[in-house]
This record gives sequence, C-alpha cells and structure tokens, in this order.
Amino acid sequence: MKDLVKIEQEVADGVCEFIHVHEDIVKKVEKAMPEEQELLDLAEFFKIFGDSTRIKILYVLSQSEMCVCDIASLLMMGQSAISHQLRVLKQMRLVKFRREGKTVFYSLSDGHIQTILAQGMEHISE
Amino acid sequence: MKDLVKIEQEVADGVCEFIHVHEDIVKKVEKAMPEEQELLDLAEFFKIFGDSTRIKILYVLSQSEMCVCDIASLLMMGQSAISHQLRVLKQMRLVKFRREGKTVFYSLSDGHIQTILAQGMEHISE
DNA sequence: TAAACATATGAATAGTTGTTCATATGAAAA
DNA sequence: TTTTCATATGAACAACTATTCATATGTTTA
Repeated sequence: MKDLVKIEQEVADGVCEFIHVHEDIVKKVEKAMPEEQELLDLAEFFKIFGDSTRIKILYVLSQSEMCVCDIASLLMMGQSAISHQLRVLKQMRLVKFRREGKTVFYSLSDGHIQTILAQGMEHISE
Repeated sequence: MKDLVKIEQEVADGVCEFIHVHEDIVKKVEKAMPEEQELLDLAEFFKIFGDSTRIKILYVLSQSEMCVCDIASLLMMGQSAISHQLRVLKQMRLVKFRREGKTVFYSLSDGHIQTILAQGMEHISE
C-alpha cells in the first residue's frame, strides 16, 4: 500500500495516481465491491487451477476415481509430487478421498469443478 | 521427466512408481486424455485468475468499462502495476480495450469470464 | 511381531511471478 | 513543434511455489 507522501509526490510529478479518474464510474463500482477477503479467497481458489500438474490431476479425476499411484503413472511423475499436490487440492476442497486398505482413492469433490474446467476449455478453444 | 534407470531403481527400492497401479482404470483414462498442450494451455488460462490483483481487475471490469487510472484508484495500487497486469489479461484475451484520445478503456472480452468468476464465488461460499 | 507397502510430509532448491522504479511511447493541447 | 499527460514497458528484486530427496506414518500380510 502506498503512503500519502508518495502519492503526493507522484501527483506533483504529473503521474496519474487517483486524480485523472472518472469519478462517477469509480464511485458507482466502489459501492458494489465485495469484501476484500472474498476476492482474496477467490484468487486462492483459482490459483489451484493455475498449475498444469493440478489441472491434469483434476482432469483424470473427472474421468474416474483413482489412487495416488494411478495418477503418478498416468502423468509420468513421482509419487511424492502427486501426493503434495493432492494435499493442496484436498485443503481447498477440490477433491475428496476414501480409504480402502492401504490404498487411498481420490475423486472430485463437487460439480463446480467440472463446470469450471469445461468453461476454461471452451474459452481456450475459440 | 524421469528416466528408466531411475524408475527401475525406485521399483527396486519398493517405491510404487508405475507398478502397483490399477491397470484397467489407467488404460481407460489414458485413452480419454486430451493433448498435453491443451492441458498446459488450460493451466496458463486459469493462472490468470490466480492472482488477487487480476481478480480484482476482472471484477471491477465486470461492473463497467474503465481506464487504467480508474482501476488503479479503485484498487489503491500504482498505475504501473495495473498496466503490467492488464497486459497479461490482454495477452490471454480476457480483456479488450478501445482508445479514446489519451485514455484507454478496458472491458471484459467475453461471457465465459463472468461465468467462471460466478462459479468460483459459488464454490467458495459453500 | 516383523516385513512390505501405499501414502504423506519436511527440508532444500530451482524456477517463476508481482511489484516498484525509471523511463519510453504516443496522442492531444498549447 | 513543444509540452502535457495517460499508458506502456524493461530491469531488478523479493516473495512464492513445485519438485525432489529422504524419511515418516499407518495399514496389511506373513
């Protein structure tokens, strides 16, 4: 966050900071702004989709529930890497799991995930 | 990517690598896998949403078209930071712009963006 | 109980990314 | 044409993140 002294300095330098704005627009949108925290959470949520390993995991899980080794095999990656990423996906509630003996089966936790993946695919294939 | 020597070593060590997999599941899903490149593109696309500054920009643009300084003012951030991020959003075709004199007005480039934002919001508010 | 094994995790490292600072570009006004 | 100003951009730095390696955990089988 910038302090006032710096802002005044920039204004004096002719930089736009907060002066040459369209006040009507800004005020209107300012009122409609969600809580800061909601937008932070939203970014955290989407960050999960922004890694190719996790996208691949989500994709394969959209096809079938699977154990860690199945995923590692499909993606040709180490067990540890997959496990670390599954932890992230678990924490953000994008996947759920069930235990069966030594094996842990993972699957997508709800339908939003598939919707979001599908919308993304639509966008990039245009 | 791992080489065969390393994989053999790990298997010899008793690590799961590609051995204790459920072959039926893996083979079925393997056939349904999209192009590697498509999944990489998808991750790149979602990476855009995974930053709070960019999420905020997308949100305010969903309310109204706006110039760079309007956004900087709303988000209380420097003009340069916003401009850098708008470039990223432009490159990924998430925003479009029109020029009016010295001012450049930005807006969302299509409906998928709002749908994705909305799905994300639904997910986190559950 | 001991051995085997699927998964989880802490530490370290290499690669990536967002912001700032300084400056450039290009359009409009003087 | 010179100045003003909104926006763009390159370089540098700090912060973050994904993978690997080594090892731990907890469940099953011998």
